[in-house]
Amino acid sequence: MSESARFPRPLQRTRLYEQVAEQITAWISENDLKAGDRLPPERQLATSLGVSRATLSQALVALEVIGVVAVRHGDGTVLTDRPRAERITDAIRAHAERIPDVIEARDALETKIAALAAQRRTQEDLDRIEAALRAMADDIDGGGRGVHGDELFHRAVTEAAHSPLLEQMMSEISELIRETRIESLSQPDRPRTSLAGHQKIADAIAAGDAAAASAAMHGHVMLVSDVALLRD
Amino acid sequence: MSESARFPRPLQRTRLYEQVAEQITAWISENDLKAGDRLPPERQLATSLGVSRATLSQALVALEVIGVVAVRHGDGTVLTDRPRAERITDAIRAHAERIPDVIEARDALETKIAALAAQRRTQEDLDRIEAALRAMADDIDGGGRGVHGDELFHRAVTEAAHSPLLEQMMSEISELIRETRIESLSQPDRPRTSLAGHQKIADAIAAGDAAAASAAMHGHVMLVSDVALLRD
DNA sequence: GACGGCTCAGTGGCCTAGCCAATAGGACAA
DNA sequence: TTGTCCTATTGGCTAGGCCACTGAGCCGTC
Repeated sequence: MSESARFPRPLQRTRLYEQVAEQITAWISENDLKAGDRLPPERQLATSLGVSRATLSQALVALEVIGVVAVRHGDGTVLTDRPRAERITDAIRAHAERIPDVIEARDALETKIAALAAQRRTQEDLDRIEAALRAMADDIDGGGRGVHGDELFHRAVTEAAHSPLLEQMMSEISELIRETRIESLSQPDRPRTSLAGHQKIADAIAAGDAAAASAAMHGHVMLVSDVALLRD
Repeated sequence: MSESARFPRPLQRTRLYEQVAEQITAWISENDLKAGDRLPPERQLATSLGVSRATLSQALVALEVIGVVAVRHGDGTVLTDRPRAERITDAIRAHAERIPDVIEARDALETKIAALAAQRRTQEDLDRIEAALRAMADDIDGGGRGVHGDELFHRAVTEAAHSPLLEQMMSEISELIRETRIESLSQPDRPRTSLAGHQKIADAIAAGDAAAASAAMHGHVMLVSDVALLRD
Protein backbone atom coordinates (compact mmCIF):
# COMPACT_ATOMS: atom_id res chain seq x y z
CA MET A 1 0.00 0.00 0.00
CA SER A 2 1.47 3.29 -1.01
CA GLU A 3 0.65 5.98 1.46
CA SER A 4 1.15 8.66 -1.14
CA ALA A 5 -1.85 10.26 0.49
CA ARG A 6 -3.70 13.38 -0.55
CA PHE A 7 -1.00 15.54 -1.96
CA PRO A 8 -2.11 17.67 -4.82
CA ARG A 9 -5.70 16.90 -3.84
CA PRO A 10 -7.97 14.34 -5.48
CA LEU A 11 -9.07 16.96 -7.99
CA GLN A 12 -12.55 15.87 -8.71
CA ARG A 13 -14.24 16.76 -11.89
CA THR A 14 -17.69 18.24 -11.96
CA ARG A 15 -20.27 16.84 -14.24
CA LEU A 16 -22.32 19.14 -16.34
CA TYR A 17 -25.56 18.19 -14.68
CA GLU A 18 -24.15 19.24 -11.34
CA GLN A 19 -23.37 22.69 -12.62
CA VAL A 20 -26.81 22.89 -14.15
CA ALA A 21 -28.43 21.84 -10.87
CA GLU A 22 -26.47 24.48 -9.03
CA GLN A 23 -27.44 27.16 -11.51
CA ILE A 24 -31.06 26.21 -11.13
CA THR A 25 -30.98 26.32 -7.34
CA ALA A 26 -29.14 29.63 -7.53
CA TRP A 27 -31.77 30.93 -9.88
CA ILE A 28 -34.45 29.73 -7.51
CA SER A 29 -33.05 31.55 -4.53
CA GLU A 30 -32.24 34.66 -6.56
CA ASN A 31 -35.79 35.01 -7.74
CA ASP A 32 -37.03 33.96 -4.32
CA LEU A 33 -39.24 31.20 -5.68
CA LYS A 34 -41.34 29.27 -3.22
CA ALA A 35 -43.06 25.92 -3.08
CA GLY A 36 -45.56 25.57 -5.89
CA ASP A 37 -43.80 27.96 -8.23
CA ARG A 38 -42.87 26.61 -11.62
CA LEU A 39 -39.64 26.28 -13.49
CA PRO A 40 -39.62 27.14 -17.19
CA PRO A 41 -40.39 24.31 -19.62
CA GLU A 42 -37.54 21.89 -20.21
CA ARG A 43 -36.91 22.85 -23.81
CA GLN A 44 -36.75 26.52 -23.01
CA LEU A 45 -34.68 26.05 -19.86
CA ALA A 46 -32.29 23.78 -21.73
CA THR A 47 -31.61 26.24 -24.49
CA SER A 48 -31.28 29.19 -22.13
CA LEU A 49 -28.77 27.21 -20.07
CA GLY A 50 -26.99 26.11 -23.21
CA VAL A 51 -27.29 22.38 -22.57
CA SER A 52 -29.20 19.55 -24.12
CA ARG A 53 -32.52 18.41 -22.77
CA ALA A 54 -30.94 15.13 -21.68
CA THR A 55 -28.44 16.89 -19.45
CA LEU A 56 -31.06 19.20 -18.01
CA SER A 57 -33.13 16.12 -17.35
CA GLN A 58 -30.28 14.62 -15.33
CA ALA A 59 -30.04 17.80 -13.31
CA LEU A 60 -33.76 17.66 -12.62
CA VAL A 61 -33.47 14.04 -11.51
CA ALA A 62 -30.78 15.08 -9.05
CA LEU A 63 -32.91 17.93 -7.73
CA GLU A 64 -35.87 15.59 -7.53
CA VAL A 65 -33.95 13.05 -5.49
CA ILE A 66 -32.75 15.73 -3.12
CA GLY A 67 -36.30 16.90 -2.78
CA VAL A 68 -36.09 20.35 -4.32
CA VAL A 69 -38.47 19.91 -7.21
CA ALA A 70 -41.17 17.61 -8.46
CA VAL A 71 -41.31 16.90 -12.18
CA ARG A 72 -44.81 16.21 -13.40
CA HIS A 73 -45.44 14.56 -16.70
CA GLY A 74 -47.46 16.74 -19.02
CA ASP A 75 -47.68 19.51 -16.50
CA GLY A 76 -44.31 20.97 -15.65
CA THR A 77 -41.67 21.21 -12.96
CA VAL A 78 -42.72 22.68 -9.65
CA LEU A 79 -40.82 23.49 -6.50
CA THR A 80 -41.32 21.23 -3.52
CA ASP A 81 -41.91 22.44 0.00
CA ARG A 82 -39.26 20.34 1.62
CA PRO A 83 -35.89 21.74 0.75
CA ARG A 84 -34.10 19.03 2.72
CA ALA A 85 -34.43 15.34 2.27
CA GLU A 86 -36.49 13.67 4.93
CA ARG A 87 -35.52 10.28 3.67
CA ILE A 88 -35.48 9.14 7.25
CA THR A 89 -39.17 9.79 7.41
CA ASP A 90 -39.80 7.52 4.49
CA ALA A 91 -37.42 4.88 5.76
CA ILE A 92 -38.99 4.73 9.18
CA ARG A 93 -42.52 4.82 7.92
CA ALA A 94 -41.76 2.08 5.46
CA HIS A 95 -40.20 -0.08 8.09
CA ALA A 96 -42.89 0.20 10.70
CA GLU A 97 -45.06 2.83 12.27
CA ARG A 98 -43.00 3.14 15.40
CA ILE A 99 -44.54 6.02 17.28
CA PRO A 100 -42.64 5.29 20.51
CA ASP A 101 -39.38 5.64 18.61
CA VAL A 102 -40.36 9.09 17.52
CA ILE A 103 -41.17 10.07 21.07
CA GLU A 104 -37.81 8.84 22.26
CA ALA A 105 -35.94 10.72 19.61
CA ARG A 106 -37.95 13.80 20.25
CA ASP A 107 -37.32 13.60 23.95
CA ALA A 108 -33.60 13.21 23.42
CA LEU A 109 -33.35 16.17 21.08
CA GLU A 110 -35.81 18.60 22.56
CA THR A 111 -34.73 18.16 26.16
CA LYS A 112 -31.26 19.23 25.16
CA ILE A 113 -32.59 21.92 22.88
CA ALA A 114 -34.62 23.46 25.66
CA ALA A 115 -31.56 23.62 27.90
CA LEU A 116 -29.48 25.24 25.20
CA ALA A 117 -32.26 27.66 24.38
CA ALA A 118 -32.36 28.81 27.98
CA GLN A 119 -28.68 29.62 27.78
CA ARG A 120 -28.51 31.17 24.35
CA ARG A 121 -31.83 32.75 23.50
CA THR A 122 -31.71 36.29 22.20
CA GLN A 123 -34.46 38.84 22.63
CA GLU A 124 -35.55 38.05 19.11
CA ASP A 125 -35.86 34.39 19.99
CA LEU A 126 -38.02 35.22 22.98
CA ASP A 127 -40.25 37.38 20.84
CA ARG A 128 -40.75 34.56 18.40
CA ILE A 129 -41.57 32.11 21.17
CA GLU A 130 -44.00 34.58 22.68
CA ALA A 131 -45.69 35.10 19.32
CA ALA A 132 -46.11 31.35 18.87
CA LEU A 133 -47.64 31.10 22.31
CA ARG A 134 -50.11 33.84 21.48
CA ALA A 135 -50.98 32.32 18.13
CA MET A 136 -51.79 29.01 19.76
CA ALA A 137 -53.87 30.67 22.48
CA ASP A 138 -55.85 32.65 19.92
CA ASP A 139 -56.48 29.59 17.85
CA ILE A 140 -57.73 27.63 20.85
CA ASP A 141 -59.96 30.52 21.95
CA GLY A 142 -61.41 30.46 18.48
CA GLY A 143 -62.26 26.80 18.88
CA GLY A 144 -59.23 25.42 17.07
CA ARG A 145 -56.78 22.80 18.26
CA GLY A 146 -53.75 25.03 18.02
CA VAL A 147 -51.85 22.65 15.81
CA HIS A 148 -50.09 25.35 13.87
CA GLY A 149 -49.20 27.34 16.98
CA ASP A 150 -47.82 24.20 18.57
CA GLU A 151 -45.56 23.68 15.61
CA LEU A 152 -44.47 27.30 15.60
CA PHE A 153 -43.58 27.10 19.27
CA HIS A 154 -41.35 24.09 18.94
CA ARG A 155 -39.68 25.52 15.90
CA ALA A 156 -39.02 28.79 17.70
CA VAL A 157 -37.49 26.99 20.66
CA THR A 158 -35.36 24.90 18.35
CA GLU A 159 -34.07 28.00 16.64
CA ALA A 160 -33.35 29.61 20.00
CA ALA A 161 -30.95 26.78 20.79
CA HIS A 162 -28.69 27.99 18.00
CA SER A 163 -27.36 24.54 17.26
CA PRO A 164 -27.39 23.78 13.54
CA LEU A 165 -26.93 20.05 13.93
CA LEU A 166 -29.74 19.61 16.41
CA GLU A 167 -31.94 21.82 14.28
CA GLN A 168 -31.16 19.67 11.28
CA MET A 169 -32.07 16.53 13.16
CA MET A 170 -35.32 18.01 14.36
CA SER A 171 -36.23 18.91 10.82
CA GLU A 172 -35.57 15.35 9.79
CA ILE A 173 -38.17 13.96 12.12
CA SER A 174 -40.50 16.95 11.87
CA GLU A 175 -42.80 15.10 9.54
CA LEU A 176 -43.11 12.21 11.95
CA ILE A 177 -43.64 14.56 14.86
CA ARG A 178 -46.40 16.36 13.04
CA GLU A 179 -48.46 13.20 12.92
CA THR A 180 -48.20 12.56 16.63
CA ARG A 181 -48.93 16.24 17.23
CA ILE A 182 -52.24 16.17 15.43
CA GLU A 183 -53.12 12.95 17.16
CA SER A 184 -52.38 14.40 20.55
CA LEU A 185 -54.15 17.72 20.12
CA SER A 186 -57.29 16.00 18.97
CA GLN A 187 -57.94 14.72 22.44
CA PRO A 188 -60.43 16.74 24.45
CA ASP A 189 -58.95 19.41 26.68
CA ARG A 190 -55.50 18.55 25.44
CA PRO A 191 -54.80 21.84 23.63
CA ARG A 192 -55.10 23.88 26.84
CA THR A 193 -52.96 21.46 28.81
CA SER A 194 -50.38 21.56 26.07
CA LEU A 195 -50.43 25.34 26.00
CA ALA A 196 -49.81 25.45 29.73
CA GLY A 197 -46.82 23.21 29.22
CA HIS A 198 -45.51 25.55 26.57
CA GLN A 199 -45.86 28.49 28.89
CA LYS A 200 -43.82 26.73 31.54
CA ILE A 201 -41.08 25.95 29.02
CA ALA A 202 -41.10 29.50 27.73
CA ASP A 203 -40.82 30.93 31.22
CA ALA A 204 -37.83 28.77 32.03
CA ILE A 205 -36.14 29.74 28.80
CA ALA A 206 -36.83 33.40 29.41
CA ALA A 207 -35.43 33.06 32.92
CA GLY A 208 -32.31 31.40 31.55
CA ASP A 209 -32.88 28.35 33.73
CA ALA A 210 -31.52 25.48 31.67
CA ALA A 211 -32.42 22.72 34.11
CA ALA A 212 -35.99 23.92 34.49
CA ALA A 213 -36.43 24.32 30.73
CA SER A 214 -35.11 20.86 30.19
CA ALA A 215 -37.39 19.34 32.79
CA ALA A 216 -40.43 21.22 31.50
CA MET A 217 -39.77 20.07 27.97
CA HIS A 218 -39.33 16.52 29.10
CA GLY A 219 -42.66 16.60 30.88
CA HIS A 220 -44.30 18.08 27.84
CA VAL A 221 -43.00 15.43 25.50
CA MET A 222 -44.07 12.73 27.92
CA LEU A 223 -47.54 14.21 27.94
CA VAL A 224 -47.73 13.81 24.21
CA SER A 225 -46.45 10.27 24.42
CA ASP A 226 -49.42 9.26 26.53
CA VAL A 227 -51.63 9.46 23.53
CA ALA A 228 -49.34 7.79 21.14
CA LEU A 229 -48.86 4.86 23.42
CA LEU A 230 -52.59 4.44 23.87
CA ARG A 231 -53.09 3.69 20.27
CA ASP A 232 -50.01 1.59 19.94
CA MET B 1 -60.67 23.61 2.57
CA SER B 2 -62.26 20.48 1.30
CA GLU B 3 -61.46 17.57 3.53
CA SER B 4 -62.21 15.08 0.78
CA ALA B 5 -59.13 13.34 2.09
CA ARG B 6 -57.29 10.38 0.67
CA PHE B 7 -59.94 8.36 -1.01
CA PRO B 8 -58.68 6.18 -3.78
CA ARG B 9 -55.12 7.29 -2.95
CA PRO B 10 -53.09 9.77 -4.93
CA LEU B 11 -51.92 7.03 -7.29
CA GLN B 12 -48.48 8.19 -8.17
CA ARG B 13 -46.77 7.24 -11.33
CA THR B 14 -43.28 5.83 -11.38
CA ARG B 15 -40.69 7.04 -13.75
CA LEU B 16 -38.61 4.59 -15.67
CA TYR B 17 -35.36 5.70 -14.12
CA GLU B 18 -36.77 4.93 -10.68
CA GLN B 19 -37.53 1.38 -11.65
CA VAL B 20 -34.09 1.06 -13.17
CA ALA B 21 -32.47 2.40 -10.02
CA GLU B 22 -34.41 -0.08 -7.94
CA GLN B 23 -33.44 -2.96 -10.16
CA ILE B 24 -29.82 -1.96 -9.90
CA THR B 25 -29.89 -1.76 -6.11
CA ALA B 26 -31.70 -5.07 -5.99
CA TRP B 27 -29.09 -6.58 -8.25
CA ILE B 28 -26.38 -5.17 -6.00
CA SER B 29 -27.77 -6.73 -2.86
CA GLU B 30 -28.59 -10.00 -4.60
CA ASN B 31 -25.03 -10.44 -5.77
CA ASP B 32 -23.79 -9.12 -2.46
CA LEU B 33 -21.59 -6.48 -4.09
CA LYS B 34 -19.47 -4.34 -1.84
CA ALA B 35 -17.76 -1.00 -2.01
CA GLY B 36 -15.28 -0.87 -4.85
CA ASP B 37 -17.05 -3.45 -6.97
CA ARG B 38 -18.01 -2.40 -10.45
CA LEU B 39 -21.25 -2.22 -12.32
CA PRO B 40 -21.31 -3.41 -15.94
CA PRO B 41 -20.56 -0.80 -18.63
CA GLU B 42 -23.43 1.54 -19.38
CA ARG B 43 -24.08 0.28 -22.89
CA GLN B 44 -24.21 -3.31 -21.77
CA LEU B 45 -26.26 -2.59 -18.66
CA ALA B 46 -28.69 -0.51 -20.68
CA THR B 47 -29.37 -3.21 -23.22
CA SER B 48 -29.67 -5.91 -20.60
CA LEU B 49 -32.18 -3.76 -18.71
CA GLY B 50 -33.96 -2.95 -21.92
CA VAL B 51 -33.68 0.82 -21.61
CA SER B 52 -31.77 3.51 -23.40
CA ARG B 53 -28.46 4.78 -22.16
CA ALA B 54 -30.07 8.13 -21.40
CA THR B 55 -32.53 6.58 -19.00
CA LEU B 56 -29.88 4.42 -17.38
CA SER B 57 -27.83 7.55 -17.01
CA GLN B 58 -30.67 9.20 -15.10
CA ALA B 59 -30.87 6.22 -12.79
CA LEU B 60 -27.15 6.41 -12.16
CA VAL B 61 -27.45 10.11 -11.37
CA ALA B 62 -30.11 9.29 -8.81
CA LEU B 63 -27.97 6.58 -7.25
CA GLU B 64 -25.02 8.91 -7.28
CA VAL B 65 -26.92 11.63 -5.46
CA ILE B 66 -28.12 9.16 -2.86
CA GLY B 67 -24.56 8.01 -2.42
CA VAL B 68 -24.76 4.44 -3.66
CA VAL B 69 -22.39 4.63 -6.60
CA ALA B 70 -19.71 6.84 -8.06
CA VAL B 71 -19.61 7.22 -11.83
CA ARG B 72 -16.12 7.82 -13.17
CA HIS B 73 -15.55 9.16 -16.63
CA GLY B 74 -13.54 6.77 -18.74
CA ASP B 75 -13.30 4.24 -15.98
CA GLY B 76 -16.67 2.87 -14.99
CA THR B 77 -19.27 2.87 -12.26
CA VAL B 78 -18.16 1.69 -8.83
CA LEU B 79 -20.04 1.16 -5.62
CA THR B 80 -19.52 3.62 -2.82
CA ASP B 81 -18.86 2.58 0.75
CA ARG B 82 -21.62 4.60 2.30
CA PRO B 83 -24.93 2.97 1.56
CA ARG B 84 -26.81 5.69 3.41
CA ALA B 85 -26.44 9.33 2.83
CA GLU B 86 -24.35 11.07 5.41
CA ARG B 87 -25.12 14.28 3.70
CA ILE B 88 -25.35 15.85 7.10
CA THR B 89 -21.68 15.22 7.52
CA ASP B 90 -20.88 16.98 4.31
CA ALA B 91 -23.25 19.81 4.98
CA ILE B 92 -21.88 20.49 8.41
CA ARG B 93 -18.30 20.13 7.39
CA ALA B 94 -18.82 22.37 4.43
CA HIS B 95 -20.54 25.00 6.45
CA ALA B 96 -18.00 25.20 9.21
CA GLU B 97 -16.06 22.87 11.42
CA ARG B 98 -18.41 23.16 14.35
CA ILE B 99 -17.09 20.74 16.91
CA PRO B 100 -19.26 22.13 19.72
CA ASP B 101 -22.35 21.36 17.68
CA VAL B 102 -21.30 17.76 17.42
CA ILE B 103 -20.79 17.55 21.15
CA GLU B 104 -24.24 18.97 21.77
CA ALA B 105 -25.91 16.55 19.44
CA ARG B 106 -23.96 13.69 20.86
CA ASP B 107 -24.89 14.68 24.39
CA ALA B 108 -28.55 14.91 23.47
CA LEU B 109 -28.63 11.53 21.79
CA GLU B 110 -26.31 9.47 23.95
CA THR B 111 -27.69 10.65 27.27
CA LYS B 112 -31.07 9.36 26.23
CA ILE B 113 -29.59 6.27 24.67
CA ALA B 114 -27.82 5.37 27.88
CA ALA B 115 -31.05 5.65 29.83
CA LEU B 116 -32.92 3.47 27.38
CA ALA B 117 -30.10 0.96 27.32
CA ALA B 118 -30.32 0.59 31.07
CA GLN B 119 -33.98 -0.28 30.72
CA ARG B 120 -33.85 -2.51 27.70
CA ARG B 121 -30.48 -4.19 27.50
CA THR B 122 -30.52 -7.92 26.98
CA GLN B 123 -27.84 -10.28 28.16
CA GLU B 124 -26.47 -10.25 24.66
CA ASP B 125 -26.20 -6.48 24.76
CA LEU B 126 -24.32 -6.65 28.04
CA ASP B 127 -21.93 -9.19 26.59
CA ARG B 128 -21.19 -6.95 23.67
CA ILE B 129 -20.59 -3.98 25.93
CA GLU B 130 -18.31 -6.04 28.12
CA ALA B 131 -16.37 -7.25 25.10
CA ALA B 132 -15.88 -3.68 23.89
CA LEU B 133 -14.63 -2.69 27.32
CA ARG B 134 -12.15 -5.52 27.31
CA ALA B 135 -10.97 -4.73 23.79
CA MET B 136 -10.27 -1.14 24.75
CA ALA B 137 -8.45 -2.18 27.93
CA ASP B 138 -6.28 -4.63 26.03
CA ASP B 139 -5.44 -2.06 23.40
CA ILE B 140 -4.43 0.49 26.02
CA ASP B 141 -2.34 -2.05 27.89
CA GLY B 142 -0.60 -2.73 24.63
CA GLY B 143 0.27 0.93 24.27
CA GLY B 144 -2.61 1.87 22.00
CA ARG B 145 -5.11 4.64 22.42
CA GLY B 146 -8.13 2.40 22.37
CA VAL B 147 -9.81 4.26 19.55
CA HIS B 148 -11.42 1.19 18.10
CA GLY B 149 -12.58 -0.11 21.48
CA ASP B 150 -14.07 3.27 22.24
CA GLU B 151 -16.07 3.14 19.06
CA LEU B 152 -17.18 -0.42 19.73
CA PHE B 153 -18.37 0.53 23.18
CA HIS B 154 -20.54 3.39 22.04
CA ARG B 155 -21.97 1.34 19.24
CA ALA B 156 -22.81 -1.49 21.62
CA VAL B 157 -24.56 0.89 23.99
CA THR B 158 -26.48 2.44 21.12
CA GLU B 159 -27.65 -0.96 20.00
CA ALA B 160 -28.66 -1.84 23.53
CA ALA B 161 -31.10 1.07 23.53
CA HIS B 162 -33.13 -0.72 20.86
CA SER B 163 -34.34 2.50 19.29
CA PRO B 164 -34.00 2.48 15.50
CA LEU B 165 -34.47 6.19 15.08
CA LEU B 166 -31.88 7.16 17.64
CA GLU B 167 -29.52 4.60 16.21
CA GLN B 168 -30.02 6.07 12.77
CA MET B 169 -29.25 9.53 14.03
CA MET B 170 -26.13 8.36 15.78
CA SER B 171 -24.94 6.76 12.58
CA GLU B 172 -25.49 10.02 10.78
CA ILE B 173 -23.07 11.89 12.98
CA SER B 174 -20.76 8.95 13.55
CA GLU B 175 -18.26 10.30 11.08
CA LEU B 176 -18.13 13.61 12.86
CA ILE B 177 -17.86 11.90 16.22
CA ARG B 178 -14.96 9.80 15.07
CA GLU B 179 -12.89 12.88 14.45
CA THR B 180 -13.45 14.24 17.92
CA ARG B 181 -12.81 10.79 19.33
CA ILE B 182 -9.36 10.50 17.85
CA GLU B 183 -8.59 14.01 18.94
CA SER B 184 -9.62 13.28 22.48
CA LEU B 185 -7.85 9.97 22.92
CA SER B 186 -4.61 11.46 21.68
CA GLN B 187 -4.26 13.44 24.85
CA PRO B 188 -1.95 11.94 27.46
CA ASP B 189 -3.61 9.77 30.05
CA ARG B 190 -6.96 10.29 28.37
CA PRO B 191 -7.53 6.70 27.26
CA ARG B 192 -7.52 5.39 30.83
CA THR B 193 -9.79 8.15 32.05
CA SER B 194 -12.14 7.44 29.21
CA LEU B 195 -12.10 3.74 29.94
CA ALA B 196 -13.04 4.42 33.55
CA GLY B 197 -15.96 6.47 32.31
CA HIS B 198 -17.04 3.61 30.13
CA GLN B 199 -16.91 1.23 33.05
CA LYS B 200 -19.16 3.50 35.06
CA ILE B 201 -21.68 3.69 32.22
CA ALA B 202 -21.58 -0.04 31.70
CA ASP B 203 -22.15 -0.71 35.40
CA ALA B 204 -25.20 1.53 35.48
CA ILE B 205 -26.61 -0.10 32.38
CA ALA B 206 -26.02 -3.56 33.81
CA ALA B 207 -27.71 -2.50 37.04
CA GLY B 208 -30.67 -1.18 35.09
CA ASP B 209 -30.27 2.26 36.61
CA ALA B 210 -31.42 4.63 33.89
CA ALA B 211 -30.70 7.85 35.76
CA ALA B 212 -27.19 6.78 36.68
CA ALA B 213 -26.45 5.60 33.16
CA SER B 214 -27.68 8.85 31.78
CA ALA B 215 -25.59 10.91 34.19
CA ALA B 216 -22.49 8.82 33.58
CA MET B 217 -22.83 9.20 29.86
CA HIS B 218 -23.33 12.92 30.17
CA GLY B 219 -20.17 13.22 32.21
CA HIS B 220 -18.29 11.15 29.70
CA VAL B 221 -19.37 13.26 26.75
CA MET B 222 -18.50 16.42 28.62
CA LEU B 223 -15.05 15.01 29.27
CA VAL B 224 -14.54 14.62 25.56
CA SER B 225 -15.79 18.12 24.90
CA ASP B 226 -12.99 19.57 26.99
CA VAL B 227 -10.55 18.72 24.29
CA ALA B 228 -12.59 19.88 21.42
CA LEU B 229 -13.19 23.23 23.00
CA LEU B 230 -9.50 23.69 23.56
CA ARG B 231 -8.78 23.74 19.90
CA ASP B 232 -11.83 25.72 18.96
C1' DG C 1 -77.03 26.00 -16.03
C1' DA C 2 -74.75 21.48 -15.20
C1' DC C 3 -72.62 17.76 -16.80
C1' DG C 4 -69.86 14.93 -19.76
C1' DG C 5 -67.08 14.09 -23.71
C1' DC C 6 -63.87 15.93 -27.33
C1' DT C 7 -60.02 18.35 -29.10
C1' DC C 8 -55.67 20.43 -28.97
C1' DA C 9 -51.67 22.90 -27.46
C1' DG C 10 -48.06 22.53 -24.22
C1' DT C 11 -45.06 19.74 -21.50
C1' DG C 12 -42.38 15.87 -19.84
C1' DG C 13 -40.78 10.72 -20.92
C1' DC C 14 -37.98 8.07 -23.50
C1' DC C 15 -35.46 6.49 -27.53
C1' DT C 16 -31.91 6.24 -31.40
C1' DA C 17 -27.59 7.54 -33.20
C1' DG C 18 -23.48 9.57 -32.90
C1' DC C 19 -19.28 12.05 -31.63
C1' DC C 20 -16.23 13.77 -27.86
C1' DA C 21 -13.33 13.07 -23.69
C1' DA C 22 -11.14 10.55 -20.02
C1' DT C 23 -8.92 6.40 -18.37
C1' DA C 24 -6.17 2.36 -18.03
C1' DG C 25 -3.10 -0.68 -19.74
C1' DG C 26 0.03 -2.48 -23.08
C1' DA C 27 3.72 -1.77 -26.56
C1' DC C 28 7.83 0.24 -27.27
C1' DA C 29 11.82 3.23 -27.10
C1' DA C 30 15.44 5.39 -24.26
C1' DT D 1 13.56 0.76 -15.15
C1' DT D 2 11.44 4.66 -16.88
C1' DG D 3 8.84 7.44 -19.73
C1' DT D 4 6.05 8.05 -23.96
C1' DC D 5 2.67 6.91 -27.04
C1' DC D 6 -1.20 4.35 -28.78
C1' DT D 7 -5.57 2.34 -28.44
C1' DA D 8 -9.57 -0.09 -26.72
C1' DT D 9 -12.96 0.78 -23.40
C1' DT D 10 -16.01 3.58 -20.97
C1' DG D 11 -18.62 7.56 -19.59
C1' DG D 12 -20.27 12.64 -21.13
C1' DC D 13 -23.11 15.09 -23.88
C1' DT D 14 -25.76 16.50 -27.96
C1' DA D 15 -29.30 16.42 -31.61
C1' DG D 16 -33.62 15.24 -33.14
C1' DG D 17 -37.71 12.82 -32.93
C1' DC D 18 -41.96 10.43 -31.44
C1' DC D 19 -45.09 9.21 -27.74
C1' DA D 20 -47.90 10.02 -23.41
C1' DC D 21 -49.92 12.92 -20.18
C1' DT D 22 -52.22 17.20 -18.46
C1' DG D 23 -55.21 20.96 -18.50
C1' DA D 24 -58.17 24.19 -20.56
C1' DG D 25 -61.47 25.46 -23.73
C1' DC D 26 -65.34 24.06 -26.70
C1' DC D 27 -69.63 21.96 -27.53
C1' DG D 28 -73.44 19.06 -27.28
C1' DT D 29 -76.85 16.84 -24.22
C1' DC D 30 -79.98 16.77 -20.47
